[in-house]
Amino acid sequence: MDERRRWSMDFRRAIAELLSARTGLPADTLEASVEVPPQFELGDYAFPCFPLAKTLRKAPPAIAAELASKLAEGAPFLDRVQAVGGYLNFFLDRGVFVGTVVADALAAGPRIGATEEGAGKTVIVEFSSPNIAKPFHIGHAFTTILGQSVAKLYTHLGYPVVRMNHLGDYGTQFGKLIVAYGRWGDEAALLEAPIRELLRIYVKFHDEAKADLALETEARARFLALEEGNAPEMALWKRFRDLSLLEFARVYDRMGIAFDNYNGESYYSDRIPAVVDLLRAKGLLEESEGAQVVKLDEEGLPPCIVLKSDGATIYASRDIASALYRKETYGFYKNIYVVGTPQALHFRQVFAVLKKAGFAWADDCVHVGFGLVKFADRKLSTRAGEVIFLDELLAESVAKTREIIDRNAELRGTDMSEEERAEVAEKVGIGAVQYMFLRNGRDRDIVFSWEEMLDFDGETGPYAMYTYARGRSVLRKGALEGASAADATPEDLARMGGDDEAAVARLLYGFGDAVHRAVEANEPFLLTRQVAGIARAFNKFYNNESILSAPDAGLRRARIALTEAVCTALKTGLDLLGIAAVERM
RNA sequence: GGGCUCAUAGCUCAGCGGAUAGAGCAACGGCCUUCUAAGCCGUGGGUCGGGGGUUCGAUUCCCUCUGGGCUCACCA
Repeated sequence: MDERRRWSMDFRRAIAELLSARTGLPADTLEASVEVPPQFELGDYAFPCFPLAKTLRKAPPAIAAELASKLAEGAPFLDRVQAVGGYLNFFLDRGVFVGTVVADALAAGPRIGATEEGAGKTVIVEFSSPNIAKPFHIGHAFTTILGQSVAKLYTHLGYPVVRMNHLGDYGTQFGKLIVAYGRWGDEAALLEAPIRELLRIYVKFHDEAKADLALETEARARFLALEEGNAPEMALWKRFRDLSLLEFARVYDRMGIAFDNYNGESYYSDRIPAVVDLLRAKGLLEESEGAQVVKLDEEGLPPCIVLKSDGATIYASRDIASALYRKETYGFYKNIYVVGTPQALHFRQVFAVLKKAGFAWADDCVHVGFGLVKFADRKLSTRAGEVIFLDELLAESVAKTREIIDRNAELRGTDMSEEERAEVAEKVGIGAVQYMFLRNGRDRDIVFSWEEMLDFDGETGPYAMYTYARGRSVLRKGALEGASAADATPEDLARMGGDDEAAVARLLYGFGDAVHRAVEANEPFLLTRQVAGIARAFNKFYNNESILSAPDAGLRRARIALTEAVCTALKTGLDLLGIAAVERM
């Protein structure tokens, strides 16, 4: 617990220790029940006395009143303690609180909320994992954006992170592509737009195969040849793979994503015989309906197929092989799979097989699922052509952003160059999309609508980015007059006693906690909400109070420091979500 | 049928067993000669799906019912 807010003072702990000294109860238990009241008017922290009623044989309000009088002159960081009903409400000294938080936030800088608790504990995050030769559509956006944020969050807490892109680069589909390319492939088109061309011939293959059954047979033969390492098939497969990766790289670059490892399914295929031997040696493998399976009745799960009845491998066997590989290679502390919830059962089976095979670390494997991206009335369907490519979505978002930038530039008479406008539009447009995927709990389905996706009002990516840019603008102006956040003395900072300043400080203070909760639940949206809260509180403060024209020099220095702290928190928060911030917009 | 998951404002969603259930969008009404109006302020809007139970206290935990979604052997 001490680790949690190491970047700043732990007021909750301090209150728990105060209570502990007066009641004789252990501070740890008390700390767990110290809560934050629903309204600020009720105080910064509260301690419900109801649970004490039984042991003390007194009414909760009486206990609260008694404790309040005892704690009245407790500590310098407290302004007052009030009994309200059965609650004991603690009001922190505004000056001490705001001053401490701002000073600590400035000292932490980009490492606000960061710790080293993960040092030496390698975390693997598998995410994105698109299929080679298939378009990168918005369904892949979810795992890509979510996974990136999860990886960054762990990194912030000191965990060494390995980002793995488990490419879908294996299977009979490649036999089909090889056949199709031989018959209808267009070299020039392939170079021009690889995935479009590969998709075209893939669709063509399926059309033709309806009339010509020999095509399927040939495809299987070609895939077999590929598996056996036949040179022509291998060369073609590698080419398709390389070209696809090149195209994916464009999207990854735009979103600032890089992987440590692109080992796809194909990489693990030759490790499967060893897996089969292992499972057989442990007596787990049995034949069922011609296939080799591991029964999981005791676990309450359906059997896991390891080898198909024709002896071929299947995704479960490849995932088992890859898990073993990861443990051997990285000795992971945690192995995270950012894959859609429809595959929840599959992962439960894979983990159960590993556990059954005697690998205790199976418990360190986690499936981080997420909902479907769909239209209001129907599912996304590649076959029906009812998909939205991520490229297309990003382009729309960037274009809309550019319009707003141009309009504002004219309105405000700013001097943004063509180059800067393009760069800002790119970052804001992409950030808007990324934010949409990290706004709510990941289990929820996302109903796609252009209208909502391109709405930049209210709690959105652009809102957070705008707030940052606004703060930076103030700081730039201050700097021109020679002012900087470092000028503020502790006495200056302690003078920020206003409601709006305190509200901002409270949200800043919760930053580290939000990062922790996000990591514990593998839920970046918990940080998204904190970032949004900080932005909202700062905008309110910004509208109500003047920063550069504060009533006096000391308060001005303090407010500049507060603004700097907010900017740092916003930039760091956005970065942990995988979103870039801009200095102007 | 089994498993998992969800049901909260017109819409999209938050709500760690606790105080008067909150945001954003949409609607309506205000605020730019002053630090970026992608902003701020205000108003209206709720049987927290239904019914039981546990508890001093349940939107939150348990059971049950209803209604969605996903999934249940050789695709991934």
